[in-house]
Amino acid sequence: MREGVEWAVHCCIDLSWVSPDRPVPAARLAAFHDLPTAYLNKQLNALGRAGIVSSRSGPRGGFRLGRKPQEISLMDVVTAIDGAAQGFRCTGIRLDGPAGAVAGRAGRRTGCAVERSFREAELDWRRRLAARSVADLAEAVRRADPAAPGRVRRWFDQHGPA
Amino acid sequence: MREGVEWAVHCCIDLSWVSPDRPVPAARLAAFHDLPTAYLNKQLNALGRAGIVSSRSGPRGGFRLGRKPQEISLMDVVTAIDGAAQGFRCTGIRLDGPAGAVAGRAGRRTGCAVERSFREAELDWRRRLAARSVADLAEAVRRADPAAPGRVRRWFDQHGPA
DNA sequence: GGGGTGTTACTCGGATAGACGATGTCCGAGTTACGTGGG
DNA sequence: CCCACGTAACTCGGACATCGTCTATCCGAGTAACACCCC
Repeated sequence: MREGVEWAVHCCIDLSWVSPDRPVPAARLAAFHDLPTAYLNKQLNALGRAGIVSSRSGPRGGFRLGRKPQEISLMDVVTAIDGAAQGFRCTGIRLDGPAGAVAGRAGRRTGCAVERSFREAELDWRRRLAARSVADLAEAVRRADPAAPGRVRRWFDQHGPA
Repeated sequence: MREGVEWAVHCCIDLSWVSPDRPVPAARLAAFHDLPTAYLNKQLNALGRAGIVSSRSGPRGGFRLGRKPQEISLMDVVTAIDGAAQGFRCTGIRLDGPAGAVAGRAGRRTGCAVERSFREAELDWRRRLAARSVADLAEAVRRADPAAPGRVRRWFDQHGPA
């Protein structure tokens, strides 16, 4: 799992708290979390390609959420950053070498049992991530500290472009 | 997910079908699946450290299962090969830079909501893998092709050490 | 005063280096079986 | 014939290169706002 996923999720939560008619530049988000600006920009790019955020160039430009926070799942973010590839890659060694010859015709026809089990597990993981939205996480943070959203929003307003 | 996991699981299934009083050298297992011998040996080493297989040096040496197939879960194998580290690493950016100052004392005390969600998802994944044993997979293969176990066993008997 | 235009500063976006971990390979330590010699 | 010993081959186990991917950085294309000038 790439580290950028954590960054992206936190940025989405932040963006859900600032006024939507005020795009936030990558540099501001990076400064807020003390991250390398250019690299965070790259991650936000990926979010943009997935439609999770929308970007705008030039002065007064930056990023804002591309759709409502409750419509952005953690799975969406992971897919945008890490790609859609599965964690478990079946390279088919089951049928390589003599093993292929030893496996019967019936065995060759059916899928790989190992791959199936790992797919199931990964599906569980995906389902759970798909069930959690950015809005859910933002709500959890707000519950722990009701004033947090306001403070975050104020920080971005004060430290925005001059 | 490292590729060696796939190799390790298939080797465990193979080993569950050969006679336990006949250790199988890494070279034989590698030849069966057309894999690089030395590298597979490395993976089997890791399985050995985890107690999943037991190894023996010298002539007539090799690997055999360290315990019954129904007592080896896929999670055990993954942990042995990939390590116990989590896929999602929380680096704590939530509290780095100005974000730490903006977060209230209450926010600092509670754990990271993002990390919690990813942990939950990963726990689902782990649970599913822990519920599948090598015996389950071997049984699935046998059901698709009842003669497969016998053929595999015969191959290793015939192509064993002279 | 209003409108058009050139300039300027700002931001994203993708192309370009560097670092870390996984992949793949090699050789030495240890162990077992076998052959040999002696009792 | 039985036993002890030396020898030799075989296998694991960990140390050593190589490769790919993630991490990090930089610079150019595009854009919107601003200032200025002309009407």
